[in-house]
Amino acid sequence: MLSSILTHIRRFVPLNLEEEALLTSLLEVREVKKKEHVLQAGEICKANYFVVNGCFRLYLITDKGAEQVIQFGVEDWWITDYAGLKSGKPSGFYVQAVEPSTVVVLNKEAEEELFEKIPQLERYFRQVLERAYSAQLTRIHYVFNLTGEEQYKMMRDKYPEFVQRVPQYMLASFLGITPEFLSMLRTKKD
Amino acid sequence: MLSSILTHIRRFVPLNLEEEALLTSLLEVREVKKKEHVLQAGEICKANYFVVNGCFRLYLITDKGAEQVIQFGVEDWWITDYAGLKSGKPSGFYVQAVEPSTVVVLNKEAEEELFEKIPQLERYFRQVLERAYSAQLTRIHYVFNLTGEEQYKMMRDKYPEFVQRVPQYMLASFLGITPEFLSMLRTKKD
DNA sequence: TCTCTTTCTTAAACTACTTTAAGTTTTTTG
DNA sequence: CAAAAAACTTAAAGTAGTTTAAGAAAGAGA
Repeated sequence: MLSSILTHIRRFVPLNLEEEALLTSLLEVREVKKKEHVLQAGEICKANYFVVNGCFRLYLITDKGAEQVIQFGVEDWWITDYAGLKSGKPSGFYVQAVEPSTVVVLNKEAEEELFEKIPQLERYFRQVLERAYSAQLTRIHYVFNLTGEEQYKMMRDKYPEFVQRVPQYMLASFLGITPEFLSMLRTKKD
Repeated sequence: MLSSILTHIRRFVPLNLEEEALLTSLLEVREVKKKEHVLQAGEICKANYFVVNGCFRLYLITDKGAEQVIQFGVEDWWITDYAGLKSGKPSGFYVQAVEPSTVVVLNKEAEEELFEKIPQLERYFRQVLERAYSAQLTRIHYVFNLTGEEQYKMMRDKYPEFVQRVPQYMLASFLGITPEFLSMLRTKKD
């Protein structure tokens, strides 16, 4: 189960046998049921989660009481509340399995120990975060310059399996539109 | 001029004298005139820029020919096209000084050498990027759940100097609204 | 200090999307 | 497999914003 994360790390930085052994000893594999949370708002975020298989969503409850999906995480993605993990303050986010999933749990203390003993891991996460940050800037661009319809079509054309994979109301929330409007877009032919 | 960047790095990781000397030798200070670009769309992005003083914007030209401001960078912020810097492909972004500014230029080759010789710098950038990524997720939340008016008011209350600092049409673009609508919001009393 | 360019304002007509409310279908669970 | 819960659909009325177009004010270079 840990092979998928080791493969992912090796795509960015080399690991020797000793390092792999240390990683293996400090990482924890966890099965998460559909709708189960690995983080709830109000809790202290204690880990970063690498999705081995399945799908997660990071969301929050708005002032008006609605769920807002901020990010999805599928295979080979890290998902957590980075700000909360750093600050140690109660999180404002929920991280929930959208499907039955398997994750690798990287606890905060394990992370610190690993960063000390395997400096290359800092490099790995730096690169992962560069990608994640860039992707968010691109997303901001789409949010501002594409209509809901254009964004949905792009999503559907680029990630056809994903659009089928998550409930429509979560996809609508992620795209910043109402489920009613997304429903209308779906039935409408191009 | 380099003291501001050294101070910033020290807020995250310790640096010894040798490391500071190496940094000083590989970093370059550059004065940038108002409206001057340090990166233009179509060019290969070759550096990351640390704003010592002044203000920059990262923007792109949309399909419809309009400027879309994606990000601002003020004192103590890094600004660049991270995806382009990594890929080596022509960038889709412009990075331009909004005011006469001073930046520290961290060239790609210098960066590689520094990461090799000062592994702590990977740690520094990892933390900087964690913050930047978190900030973008929070921004997505605001974009979806606050009206243009609410976003403008929040910006004005939280960063009153900044709202005065940049041209209104750039702020409007950053907030995802038209300059006409922002103008209307501004004149309107609460 | 004058002229040119850039930035900001005003307002009316328009549109992409929301809200509300009700009904239908699909999925989950005991 | 039945009942309940969750997810999706439809449609009408409403609204937060855009678009267009024109003019006014502010800033910058010569």
